[in-house]
Amino acid sequence: METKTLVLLDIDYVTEDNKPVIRLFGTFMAEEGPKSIIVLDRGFQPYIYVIPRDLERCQEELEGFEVVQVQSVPRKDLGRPVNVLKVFFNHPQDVPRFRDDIANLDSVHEIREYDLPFYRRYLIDKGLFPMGKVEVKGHSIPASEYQGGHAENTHIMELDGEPVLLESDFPELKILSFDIETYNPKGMPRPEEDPIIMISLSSNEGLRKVISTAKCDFDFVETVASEEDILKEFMSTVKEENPNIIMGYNSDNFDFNYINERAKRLGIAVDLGTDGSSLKFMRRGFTNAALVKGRVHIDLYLVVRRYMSMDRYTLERVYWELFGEDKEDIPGDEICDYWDNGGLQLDSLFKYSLDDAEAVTKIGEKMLPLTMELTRIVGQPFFDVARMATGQLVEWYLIRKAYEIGELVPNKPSATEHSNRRGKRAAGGYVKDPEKGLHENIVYFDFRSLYPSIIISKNVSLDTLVEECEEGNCHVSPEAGHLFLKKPQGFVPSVIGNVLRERVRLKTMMHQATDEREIQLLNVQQEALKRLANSMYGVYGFSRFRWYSLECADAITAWGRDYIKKTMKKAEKFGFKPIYADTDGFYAVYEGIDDSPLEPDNEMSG
DNA sequence: CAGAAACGGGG
DNA sequence: GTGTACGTTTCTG
Repeated sequence: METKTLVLLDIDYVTEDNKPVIRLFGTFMAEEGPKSIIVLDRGFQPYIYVIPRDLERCQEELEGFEVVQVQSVPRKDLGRPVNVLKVFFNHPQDVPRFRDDIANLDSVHEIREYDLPFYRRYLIDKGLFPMGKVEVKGHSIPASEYQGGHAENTHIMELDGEPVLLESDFPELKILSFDIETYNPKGMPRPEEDPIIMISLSSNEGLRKVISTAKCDFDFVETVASEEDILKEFMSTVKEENPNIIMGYNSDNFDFNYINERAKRLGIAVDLGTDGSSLKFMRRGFTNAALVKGRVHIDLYLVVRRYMSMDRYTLERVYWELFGEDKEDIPGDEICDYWDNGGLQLDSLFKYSLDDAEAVTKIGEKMLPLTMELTRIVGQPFFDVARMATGQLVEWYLIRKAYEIGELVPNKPSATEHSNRRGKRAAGGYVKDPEKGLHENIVYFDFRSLYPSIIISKNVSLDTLVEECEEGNCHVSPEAGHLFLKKPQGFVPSVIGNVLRERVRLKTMMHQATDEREIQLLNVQQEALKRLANSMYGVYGFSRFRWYSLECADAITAWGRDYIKKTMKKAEKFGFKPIYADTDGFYAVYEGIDDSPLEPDNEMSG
């Protein structure tokens, strides 16, 4: 028996003997330095919830299915206590096999939580948070006995008992960025014809390296004999450096895909992970995400696009936006000329390639803390969080919170339900057409943070929405007059309330802190909570969401319109003439009033 | 004008 | 893989 404390980087499951095996990927401090670890847990079973019409008959009818176990458990459905059946299966893939037939049984009213990916269910049920510290007890397995010995530098252990989440600071992780260049004289690179001519690497621990078949005097250039050797040297460098995070720019769809295609042609495996497996691709809609097992592959392009608002997202533009410096750029269609011409041009191509990899490291160091913090709050893998829309973040946060209080998660809308929802949209925010002209002394009133406040103060939630209500017991929304019970506090209002309170707590700590690093850390944490709170009002309005409610969405925007109009009136009394308003804020010009002591501010927030 | 198709980033 | 993006711009009939 041994105990290890690891930073949980990622999680997946594999199948052994028809049984699922959860794998926790992490890094821990060994005597010789940081080391990768894989922890196996064979003790977790997939399950769904069945809401019966007739509990006893339902239990009987379920015996006709390959279910392992059925438990009757108390849960809540929109706050109302219900007894439901927790139905266990042998394998996660049994769930899609049997769920429709189970849902169609006469004795079954509804099934729930039948589409939560197995590894996500595990994280929620075990109370584990990726990018957090986890203590595990178990026994180690010789690396030579795992995956045919291909995971030789990784510590493998099998879990005995439960993993325990420990309080922890932000983990310090090793980050490696890479970038490839190709020889493509005829338009965009095609992997069936155009070879990889260099791969650049950069790390947050100072690695600077370009692997190429061309010779060069720069000390950062390593010359190898063939394209195959470029790929092999790339793989061995990654394994040697053993980064926890591997980053690229548009690497989900370009770099990794290209490396994979070229390697296939050359007949070699792309082995970059910690478990001896080759590069995998996950379908995410119409596009792919590249997976390196045991490390977290982050495509920085996706992260940047989520958190920065720009009209274009080229690496050069993003770099300029963040650091205010130009980055040398070689146009894509000229790279082959620089390569062919050699000499000084080849030198600058090497520099440009390394520059790109280093820019990715620099941008990543700036952008990743926020995503990492969101990971630690939402509790889903860093890999997933870095690719999630904010709406999904909120949804997975709510799913975890629902589990914590024993509330059943609403189902995802079916295709027909979804198109129905899309048909009728809640009225949007208030819009006042802008007044023509060039205005000075402009004041902006920001209302975005008001939406979460409306949800809390008016208790806007699916579980508090009622058809009728005694005088004084309900909040009544403007216009449509939707009714929300004042008590008890609804699920979503309580979650948002906690987020906002936690943010206030962090901000207070931030203002009291003196250590510069601690202040920065607290700032990232409170920013992450602000982001989460501000995207939470959307849960009711987005047609794909489990917590969608036209009534709630309509009530929030109605109260919002009410507030913005009242505030504009009030602002006018103080000499601010509104010139333009849209949904979550309005612009006003300070015109002044006689004998007013007020001076215009450049910004005021709601 | 509405609905379909393309586009983004990458070389 | 307990799965199938997304929001916006441009094209086409």
